[in-house]
Amino acid sequence: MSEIPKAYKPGKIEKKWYDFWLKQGYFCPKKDQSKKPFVIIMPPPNVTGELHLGHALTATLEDIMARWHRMKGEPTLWLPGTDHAGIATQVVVERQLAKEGLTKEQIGRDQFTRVTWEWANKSREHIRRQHQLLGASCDWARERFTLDEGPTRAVRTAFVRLFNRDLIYRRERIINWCPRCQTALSDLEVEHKDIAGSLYYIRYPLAQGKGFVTVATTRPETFLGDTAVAVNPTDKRYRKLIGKIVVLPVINRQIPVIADDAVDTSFGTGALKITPAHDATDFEVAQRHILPLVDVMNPDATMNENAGPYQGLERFACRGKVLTDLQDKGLLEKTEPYSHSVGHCDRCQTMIEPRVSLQWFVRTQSLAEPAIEAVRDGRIRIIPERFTKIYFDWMGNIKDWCISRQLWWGHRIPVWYCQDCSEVTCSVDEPRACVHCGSKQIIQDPDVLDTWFSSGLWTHSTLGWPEDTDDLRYFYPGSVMETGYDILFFWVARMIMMGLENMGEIPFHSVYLHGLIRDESGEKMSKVRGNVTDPSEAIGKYGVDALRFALTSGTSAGNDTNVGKPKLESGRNFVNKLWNASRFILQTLDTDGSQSKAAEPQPRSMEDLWINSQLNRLIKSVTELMESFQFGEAEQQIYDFIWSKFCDWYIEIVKIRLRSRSAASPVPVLVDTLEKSLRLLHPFMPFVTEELWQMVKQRLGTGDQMAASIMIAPYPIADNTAFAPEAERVMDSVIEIVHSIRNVRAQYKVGPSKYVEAHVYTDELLSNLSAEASVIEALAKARPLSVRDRQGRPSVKDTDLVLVLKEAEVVVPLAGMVDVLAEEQRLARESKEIEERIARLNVRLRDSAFLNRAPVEIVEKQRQKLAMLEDKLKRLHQELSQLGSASADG
RNA sequence: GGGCAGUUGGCUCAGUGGUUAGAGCGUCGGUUUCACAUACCGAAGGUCACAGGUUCAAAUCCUGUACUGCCCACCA
Repeated sequence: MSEIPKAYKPGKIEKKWYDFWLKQGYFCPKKDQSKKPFVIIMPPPNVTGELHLGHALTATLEDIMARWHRMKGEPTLWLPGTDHAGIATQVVVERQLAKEGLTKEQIGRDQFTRVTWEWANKSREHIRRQHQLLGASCDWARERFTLDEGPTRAVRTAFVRLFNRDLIYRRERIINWCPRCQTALSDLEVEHKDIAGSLYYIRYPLAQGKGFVTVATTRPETFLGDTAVAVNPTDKRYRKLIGKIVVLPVINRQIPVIADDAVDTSFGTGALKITPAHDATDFEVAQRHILPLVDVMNPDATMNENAGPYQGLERFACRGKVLTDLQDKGLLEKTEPYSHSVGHCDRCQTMIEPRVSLQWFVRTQSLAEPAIEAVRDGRIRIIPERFTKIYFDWMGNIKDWCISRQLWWGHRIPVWYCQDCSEVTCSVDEPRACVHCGSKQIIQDPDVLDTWFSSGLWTHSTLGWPEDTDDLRYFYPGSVMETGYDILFFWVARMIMMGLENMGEIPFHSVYLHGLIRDESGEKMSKVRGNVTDPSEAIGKYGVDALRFALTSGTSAGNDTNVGKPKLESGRNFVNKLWNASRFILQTLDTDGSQSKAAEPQPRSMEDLWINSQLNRLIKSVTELMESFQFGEAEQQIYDFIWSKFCDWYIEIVKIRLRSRSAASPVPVLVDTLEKSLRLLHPFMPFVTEELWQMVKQRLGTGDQMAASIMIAPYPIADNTAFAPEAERVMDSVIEIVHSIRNVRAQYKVGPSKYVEAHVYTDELLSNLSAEASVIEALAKARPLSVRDRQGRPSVKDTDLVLVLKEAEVVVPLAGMVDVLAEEQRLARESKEIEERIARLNVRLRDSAFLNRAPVEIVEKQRQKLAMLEDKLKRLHQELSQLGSASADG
């Protein structure tokens, strides 16, 4: 009907159906105690702003799983949410303030928090809208934010429980300090980059007598905090110096030379300066030798009062000054270029300053052990499997986790310090007094928790924990945790630890890790490169279904995906192809009223049996692929079926039947195949499939027999009885014949409107191919066309082109056009190839090892192939000899 | 320093032991044919990085080499 537009226009359709689904409440699961629910807790995006393609991939993969399971009849919960993202959000808001010329200190903590809440609320709304744009079928009624009351209570409860079990402690340690953010960071939040620096050789004069010890360092400015020089006890060069005193230049502090195994004799001079307050190794050495700590820097990485004359200088300015001064005194022995790895803040890229500081830590080892066990014994499966080893490696060497942050945005640490007795009160609810002495002079710790602390509880805090809620009982543990491999340690590992700790049970059964999204040429997307694709823009241009296709088709777990214009266009084209195939079928339905209401499709003809067989093979394969998390491959196979089988062949063949009134109507099979294809595809492309499903439903007028929406219709199940090997064999032959005739047409430049004469000769398939004569005639534009047995074949003329196929010969008379010599060569080439293959098969089939060890069906297959090839070769040889005699006659 | 992954047509990638290795894009030639030019028809193009090994059978498993990318690591 002309009212269906030629091209699919996504915009309005997408909005219409999303609103419809929402209104119908399909996203909200109905608890059914007799059924096992399918549960995905969405990785909460940071409330820092827009969603990018990585988020779109997350949402798409999770939506594919959710929709598929929902269609399978499982109560499906996909719980959405957002993360306050402590440091990330604070950095963004600080930048925002800076544009107005303000700093957070100027407006104060309360005002800053208010501004950040406003930002977060706006951002949350934006994120929700974007997810909805993507078609995400999540239960918005259960949406959570990490700073919501429930999750906050979970954070405090978890903290207090760990504290009471002595799994959280406060201690002075070397931590990663970001001088820009002015907070401690965990090891994971530090990005190591190779820096082309220098190795400076500095002389420390001996306190008594002449001479000096030369130390090598990349950070000369830290010499101000040195409290010893260490050498390896086995190092003969320095044996006499152990116990001696050296003098730090400029500030003239006297420090000892000590012996410690940590020193590598082969590095630098073999003498190591010990700066306990600014280096992790040095800190350990200092602890062993009870050396004093001298912190020479302020939190902003300027030099402090301990730096003497350098006080007030920025750390790198100080380095320059130190080097000049040492040079002047002749104490800078040499400088070598030296490349080494330096930590940077992963949020603001500022160089990290290792610094001694009093912080809160989680004692991780006892939490890690059960988490390792859960994966080892298979209770939790990681996909792809290779990440299991990475997980074990990290968990096996886990370090204590620094959880306190000197930020303003986040969960306040639930600890109060007593001004009177100096004891600590740790409590879920705000305490009125010190639990130790009853003093009311208590002050809450000013710090907040690492944002990943609350994320770690996400699998159960979102379901109501620490309360014992219905949701928690029914939906915990979750089914799949789907996220990027880049946050395996940050998040997945911690969820497993915290889930086991708080719930006594694993938080999810499977972990599906997806890869990174890159641009079309494999480059990482970044604002600096200017190759960022904005999801909303892509949606506006190509439609959601096309974007989802671009993100997921033909990809697999753990592998990075390139997304760019070509992939998006390919997705859009496919949607359009499906649209037009449906458009054709709907038009057919209108004109073919007589058969349209037949509910049960009854495959009658060969092509009906064929497409039905192929469809059910597809369903079987897709089911297996989905069950093993191979979504990209499943999608690809659906694509191939719809385009290359259903559209290219079945629909084209069926058009012939539609033209002749006498033939049985193809409409029931047409509709059935379309309808099942739509259901198969729905998890991947929800919008176009719903629109088309509804259109079909409306035209059929059988609304009561179909579900109200495709998203709650059952996912197709393969019918093994539909497999039709005989029909497949015949159709393979038909396709081969049509291909070969088209090939000849193109080769001999037969115009598109011209028909060529063609004769098919076959014995075994005679009756079946005769029945398909009209199909061959129409699709190959062959007329007159005949299908006969081989006996009836007239002797070949040199004007005939003979094509020897698998189970037939096709003769195309092309008077005056055939180059006999070239034909002879072509046939000779072809028979030579076949001879080679036969030879190879013969070798194999005479090999007793193969016959004895290979499975019988494989051997049988080879025999059949050999027989087929020998038959074909025989026919080829016949043609060749006939051609030879024909040309000799001619 | 340790580990992981990748190397398949011009490009981007599928292909998890079964024998003629696939797709999309691009290229070349043809077609505006009544679902679709976001399309159709036809074609060209690959000793599956290299070298060994296991196996009746290897793009696929193992070992080594090379290159590329990523992750981890207290390389003063």
